[in-house]
Order: sequence, then C-alpha cells, then structure tokens
Amino acid sequence: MTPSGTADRARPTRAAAGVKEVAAAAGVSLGTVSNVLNRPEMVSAATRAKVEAAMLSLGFVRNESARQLRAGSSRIFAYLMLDAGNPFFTDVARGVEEAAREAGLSVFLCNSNEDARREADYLDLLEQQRVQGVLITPVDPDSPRLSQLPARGTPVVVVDRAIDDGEHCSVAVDDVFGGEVALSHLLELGHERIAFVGGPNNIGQVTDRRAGARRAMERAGRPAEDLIDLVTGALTVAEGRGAGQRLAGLPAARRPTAAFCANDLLALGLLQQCVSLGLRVPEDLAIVGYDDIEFAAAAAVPLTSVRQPRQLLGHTAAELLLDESSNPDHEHQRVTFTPELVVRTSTRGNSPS
Amino acid sequence: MTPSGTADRARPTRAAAGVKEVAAAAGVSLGTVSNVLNRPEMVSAATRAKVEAAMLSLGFVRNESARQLRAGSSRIFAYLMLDAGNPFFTDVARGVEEAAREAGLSVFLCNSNEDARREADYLDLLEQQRVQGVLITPVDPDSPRLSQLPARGTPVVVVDRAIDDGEHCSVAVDDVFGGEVALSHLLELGHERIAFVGGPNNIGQVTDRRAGARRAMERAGRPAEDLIDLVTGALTVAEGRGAGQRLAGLPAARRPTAAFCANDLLALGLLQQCVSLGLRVPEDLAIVGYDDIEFAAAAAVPLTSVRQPRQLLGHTAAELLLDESSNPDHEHQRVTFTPELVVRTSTRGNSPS
DNA sequence: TCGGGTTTCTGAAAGGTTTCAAGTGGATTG
DNA sequence: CAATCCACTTGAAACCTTTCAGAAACCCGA
Repeated sequence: MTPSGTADRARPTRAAAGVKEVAAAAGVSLGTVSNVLNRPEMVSAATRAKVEAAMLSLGFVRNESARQLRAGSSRIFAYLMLDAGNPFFTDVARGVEEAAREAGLSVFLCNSNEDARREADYLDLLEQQRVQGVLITPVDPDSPRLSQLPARGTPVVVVDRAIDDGEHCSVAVDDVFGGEVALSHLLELGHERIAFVGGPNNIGQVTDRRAGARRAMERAGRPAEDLIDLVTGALTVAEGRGAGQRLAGLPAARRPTAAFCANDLLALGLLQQCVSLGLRVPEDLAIVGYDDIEFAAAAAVPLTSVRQPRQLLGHTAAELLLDESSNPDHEHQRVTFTPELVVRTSTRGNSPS
Repeated sequence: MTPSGTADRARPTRAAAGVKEVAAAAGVSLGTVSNVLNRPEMVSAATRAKVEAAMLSLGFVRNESARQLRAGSSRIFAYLMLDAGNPFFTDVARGVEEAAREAGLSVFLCNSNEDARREADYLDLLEQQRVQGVLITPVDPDSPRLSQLPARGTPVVVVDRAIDDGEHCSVAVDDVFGGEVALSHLLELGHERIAFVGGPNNIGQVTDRRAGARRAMERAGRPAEDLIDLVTGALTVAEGRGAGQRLAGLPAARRPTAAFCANDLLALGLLQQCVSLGLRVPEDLAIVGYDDIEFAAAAAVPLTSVRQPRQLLGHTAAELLLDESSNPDHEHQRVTFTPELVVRTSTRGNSPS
C-alpha cells in the first residue's frame, strides 16, 4: 500500500461566462437568454438557436446560487442518513433517489454517522442552502433543531422513525412489532437464555426493538428482565464482533443460547466472532438480525432477520416530502409499514422441541 | 408490509428573516451584521451581543445562495460515487469526509449508480452549484464533461482511477497489479480452469483487473485466452448470483475450478449461489474477491480478497482537492497505492499440490 | 484643546439570475 | 391605409449577502 506519485503542471482556470456574455454574443437581451433557459417555448426558434449556439461556444454554466437567490426555490432534496456504511440506509437512499428522479429533482446524501453533532451541523448547512426539503433518519429525533426547520420553511420528513409532534411527516416501520416477532421466534424455538444486542440507547430503533423483544418475553409469561442486555456503542460490524467476544467469554452455563441483534451489521459481526471462537451457529447460539440487508443471506450462516421494505420506505418518504414542498394544503402523514421475519439457517434447525 | 397512515394538519410556514431585519432589530447597519457573521473580531463585544441576540430572536438563517453569489466560494465538496450500495465506496467516502472535516468543509454525496447519464446529470448540477470541488469515481473517465469542469473553474479529483490527461489529480490503486496478484494466487494453488467474473467492460476497474489476471496467466506460460470470461451487467451481489447460476450449470468437466471476481459484491453473490446449488467452496470452486470489504470476512466461506486502502484513498483524494482549490501553484498529482492479497478460506486448503 | 492614530461602524455597490410590465415590429383585418 | 393583434423582445427591478472606502467616535499625549 505504498503510494507513488507523479507531478504534473496545473492548468490555469478560466472564469465561466454568464447570461450577460451570452446575450452579448448572441446579440439579444439578457431577458431573452433567461427565457431560453426557463421558457424556451416563448422564444422563436431562430433566436433560441442563436442563443444556444452562444451558450455552447462560451461554455455557459448557469449559476445556481443566483438562480436560487432570485427564484427562491432549489430543486434539491437532501437525505441525511444515520450511517452511510449500512446497506440498509443506502437502499433507503435508492428509493429516495428514484422518487426524486421521477419528479425531476436531485438528491444530495449526507452522513451523520450516528453523531448528533454532525447531524446538527448538516441541518444548519442544509437550511442555509435552502434545499427544497430534507429527509432525515435522525440520531436525535427530539432535537430542537429538527423542529425548527419546518417552522422556518424547510420541510422535513423523518425516515425510519415515527414522530407525531405535528411538525413533520414520518415514514417508519413498526420496530416494536419487529422486535416482538423476532423474539417470539426464538422463544418458540425453546430458547431460555436470550440476549438482546444493541446500542447506544439514544437510538430509537434500538430502544423500540428492545421494547418489542421485552414485550414478547412478557407475553410468553416471563419477566422482561430475563432478556439479557448486551449494550453496544454503535450499530456496526466491529461492535458486533466486540459483543461476540464478550458473549463467547461467558461460561457455557450462563451464556445465552440465542441472540437478537438490533441490526444485521451487529449480527454479522457477532456471528463472525462467535464462529471464529468455536461456537456453532445455531446449535450453540442462534442469531436473529434486523433489516435483512443483502449480505444477511450471504453470511457464514445465512441469517434469520427481520425484513423491512427499505426502498419503499425511501420512495414513500420522498413522495411525502414532494407533496409537502409543493402542495399548499398538504397534511402531515405518519406512514407505518409492518416488517416480516425471514427465517434462515442461523436459527432454524435448532428447535429443541 | 402494509402501510397504515395517520393524517395531521400542516403548519403554516414563516419566511426567514434576513440581515436587513436583523440590522433593524439590533439598531445597527447592515454591514455590521455581516461583520458579526464574517469577522466577529472587528465588532465591539457590546454590538456583537446585540446583533447575536437579534439573530436568535428572529431565527436568522444565513442565505448561502446569496453569500455564495457575492463571495464566489462555496465551502462544499461533493463526492460522486460509482455505487453508494457498495461498502467499498462508502468507506472511501468516510475518508473524504474526514479530510474535509479537518479543513472545515462539508461533503455532499452523490450516487451515479454506474449510470453514465446520471453521472453527467450530477456533474452538471454540481458545476451549476459552484461547489468548491468534485471528487469522482467515474463511470466514464473519458467523458468530455469531466475534463470541462476543471477548465471552467471547478477542480476535480478522480478517485480509484488513474488518469493522466493533465486535467485533474487522481488517486488510485494499482488494479492491474491487484488482478495479477489474485490470479497468481489461484495459479499457485494449481488451478487450471479459471474464470474471471466481472463487467460491464466500460468500467475501468473491471478491465484493469482482468488485464492483470491475463498478465498473470501469461507469466505462468499460459495463453491469456485460457482465462474464461464471465461478463456481468453490473458489480452487484445480484449479478454475482446470476454468474453463479451460469457457472454451476456447466458440466463439471468444463466448469472452472476457480473464479476471480472483479469485486467482493460479485464474489459474495457467486459464493452464495454456488453454495446453495451444492458446490463446495473451495473444494469445487475457489473464489477470490476484490476490495476486502468488511462483509468479505463474514461471508459463508470467508473470502480471499484483494485489499485496498479504502479510507486512505478518500482522505488523500480530498487533500489533493483541497490543495487544488486553495493553493494557486498547485500541481496535479497522480497517486497510486498498491493493493495486497488477503488469503482466507475461500481459496486456502484447496491446494492440490 | 488639538492633531493624529485606532477602533468601530456605515452606506452603497456588486454579484448573476429571474420576472414582468412595457415595447417592438410584422401580419391581419376592416 | 390605418387600426388591431399577436408573437417576441427588452430593460430594469429584485433577490440577499459581502465588501470596502470612508465616516464617526474615541483615545492618547502634547
């Protein structure tokens, strides 16, 4: 991995031509150039051709700042993701882009990386940029900054989190239900000592999924406290490995026989570490993940996981944002999808019954 | 996955206050407000406090469009990725963000999704936005659009592709060498029928890696044509599965005993499909991937792969862009890193020697 | 009290685009 | 031939901020 370099002379940069230069070159007025740009049907074919030729030869590039300043609107959505390294969110982003594209808008992606400070910084930036709207999977859904935006004119749709403060639309998947389904599955398989792996606890997805899991425990007639809590510092593969280390280190008699992970990244890390430390999956440890990302099925032991409609989530969210930013009598919506369990080898075949 | 909805009344939006209102509210001139914003040290503490209070109470949000229009510069980098769903590129993006952050800049991520048309659209958009610089892993590195940008004042650094047209810096990893190393490894293990899985062929990474593989064949005294070409439509898990289908369908006598995939996504899909069709890895089919993404080690059979310094790649690229966009006597650089082979179960233990 | 040097503040210009009311000129009509 | 229309064009104002030359206020020692 040693870098090797080659130097090269830099090219001088040339300032871009503006409408004014184009107008002069084409021998028309400034307003006409603008018309060619924005209402070509109002310009005669001959003039339009002249202007377009001038634009081409001068290398005209419209200055969006100026356009935006004058026109007020910006034709850009931003999706502020919780973790760009998590394929779940990139699939959501794909859905967002798809919907935006259908409406002729572009999407900028931003990555808060589970860091509230970065999230806040990006929100400031996006507001200053006057983007047409913001989609966000928040680290901190209660941040005052988040509710300020809509009040000041930047519509916000919350993705993958249900919010009902009346400030924004939200599109979510029922995480409590998902957690319940996952844990019920493990209980049905006869597992007694079950761990919930996830964290940090300020992330709503984690607490909801845990809450669902605890509810399943109680429904099965067991105290919620019996669910062993393995708190992680983030929802990443590396943290999953760390959890695996901790878990595998327990004496067999106290070690859980099943683990429900707050997402697939954790589950994959846990799986990898446990296997490499000699535990058999699912015989010694059954594992359930969450999200059903594409890699879950390709894992060392194909992963049982809770599937969410990732792309649809993003698509729906973008459509809501579109409505909010263009329809004057928009009403805030709270859309909730229901996840479903996908059973694979990491739990199946372990049934002690 | 059935959605359920709840409606809610929309809130009226209020226009944001500008410097003018702030100035009036604070009883100072417009220029002073601007000074508070841009050169706070030139304003007396008392005045500054007054202005800041006014900003707060009015909910002032600086209008970046206007700022940019007047000031000319934009404090934003964009990274136009080849595939946001590929963890390799999100790791590169992480490096970019890190370097940008150190310099006080923000990064917008864009996803061309291996689509030349979307790439071109995004380039237009970014140029119009007058971003401070563009980092790009191009679908089409020879696109005229790409060389236009620097000439018109938007610096561009090409990431993960070596370019020496004298128009931009580039930061790359030696893909030919990587391909050669991967294939040499398979040859050393004694494999006779080896497939190269990858495509489409307009993607430079694919052709370089294939070229390296063919070179390794020739170095081993075998005609390059002996390398069986399995062309895919994209570098995705799904395409990898498709390749697996095709490959597993061949009669055992003609089926390759080893496959070198142009990236890990393909390799993971191939692996998954082959295993599910009853082939043993590595006994029936050895697999080498490329990129060594985090999921490679967690795969069904831990994947031998060619590791690239992902984050460093992004970090270095952003630093070059920074230099180009701020240092008047910047010289274009071409930095090349060398990849390394990471051997895991998907090839090891198959040694027929 | 007065020059002279600092520090702080002001006001107007500038930046590139869009918008829109008003203007132009040619074709059509009476 | 004049009046009317129509299809296009024009030019100036507006969007919000930053910049910068110069004005104002202040402080110091003489």
